[in-house]
Amino acid sequence: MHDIRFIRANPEAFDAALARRGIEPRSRILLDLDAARREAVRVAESNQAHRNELSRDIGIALKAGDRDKVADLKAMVARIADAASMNLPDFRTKELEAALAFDPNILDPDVPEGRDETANVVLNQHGTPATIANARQHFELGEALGLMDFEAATRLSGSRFVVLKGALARLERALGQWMLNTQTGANGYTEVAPPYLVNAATAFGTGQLPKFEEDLFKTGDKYLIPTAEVPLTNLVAQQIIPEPTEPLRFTALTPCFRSEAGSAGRDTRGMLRQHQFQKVEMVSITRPEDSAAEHERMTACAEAILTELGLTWRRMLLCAGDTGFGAAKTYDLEVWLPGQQAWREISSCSNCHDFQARRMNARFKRGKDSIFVHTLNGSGVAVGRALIAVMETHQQPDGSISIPEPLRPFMGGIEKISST
RNA sequence: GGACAGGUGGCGGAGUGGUCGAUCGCGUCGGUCUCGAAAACCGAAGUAGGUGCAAGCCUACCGUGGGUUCGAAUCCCACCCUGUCCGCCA
Repeated sequence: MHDIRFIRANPEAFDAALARRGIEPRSRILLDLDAARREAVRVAESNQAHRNELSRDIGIALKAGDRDKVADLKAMVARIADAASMNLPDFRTKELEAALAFDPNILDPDVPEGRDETANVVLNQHGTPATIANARQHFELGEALGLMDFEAATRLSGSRFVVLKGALARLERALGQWMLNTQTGANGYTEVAPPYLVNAATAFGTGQLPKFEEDLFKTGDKYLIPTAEVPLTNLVAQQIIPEPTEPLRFTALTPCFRSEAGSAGRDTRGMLRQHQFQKVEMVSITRPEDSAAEHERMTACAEAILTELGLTWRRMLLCAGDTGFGAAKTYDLEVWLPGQQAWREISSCSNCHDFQARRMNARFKRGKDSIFVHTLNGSGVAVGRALIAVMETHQQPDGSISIPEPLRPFMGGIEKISST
């Protein structure tokens, strides 16, 4: 959410910022709405002031028993204004806020120009893409092992779900546990067990609403979280917190629910794109001057996970056209999938600056000023996709999967998953 | 789900139609006093919006949204939340 005062003062800069994302100029429309709103406020408030004054006089005249004067004053009040003009400011304000709610964040100067993912920039790479003879994809491996059942999931729920069994089910749990332990341990994040259903205000705060409602599952008046970013970031919503000289760091292992509207036909095989998956999420709340450094730190926390799992990965800086609605700057981590012979996103770490903080009114006090916090979020990392990457990367010629060292304590000590 | 009770400024707690943005206490900040501190005393202090170069002025805000009224923290309606009891339940 943008500060209308910023747009008022810098309309060209605002439009230029939108243009980087390929969006038509908006300042004219917004400023017209703003002007209409302020005019309505001016009129209504002066009417209000006048009425308040007359009402006070009525009270005084009433005490004095001057019935004629009371009648005169009441007649004057009746002439001031109709209800419509008194309600106009509210209407105009909502109009402006509704318009503002659809405008994406302003990009950080570091973000490269570009329309789509082809313009993303590789910043660094760990390992080299392996070519495995007769490499199989994760679903081929999983089904051959008899531990991954898409047909059962379809019967139970429909497309884009999976049933994991035995050692693969445990491997998923092991990944989640180990990642969460890593983030809460050396990386200093506070573990949170948040609700998986949130209200509309919460979904608005992080930017899922109003623009992306169709991407969410809804039950009753609540939304299923598409990521733990939503409840974790909103922990500071509507709050004035003490100045966070050290960033607040939250992490959670949660299921994530995504309707995948608009993804029909994409990644339909396997468990790459599901309606439900597990993810360890990291969220940081910082002062404005600390967010850039925190962004690097957070991304490094995610990278370390991939490295320790023995995966090949690279860090991408997303270009203007590929950076998400609420983000000012985003690093994607892509992991190499030997079975699929492709790089696939496994983590996304974003600095949202004060964009979400404005939407959810999250501030800290410094002297007499209340300052909007900066919010950051990153996957640390997506468990479902990590499972895929581990399977494809550590597959053996016989179709078994060797388990990365750090996960073995969580797997009852076994070193590989095989059908025998 | 049902029945009561209640939601007021950082906290506690008054206020049931007329200068109430709101008595008072605690806490906070500034000052006086003191070698220094405590105590005591004096004073300051909410948020948002509009307007103005500024000092300032104006408007709104007593859970949320409507309504009644010239005027609502106070009356009416709906909803949300909290507490207690009952029912149900992992």
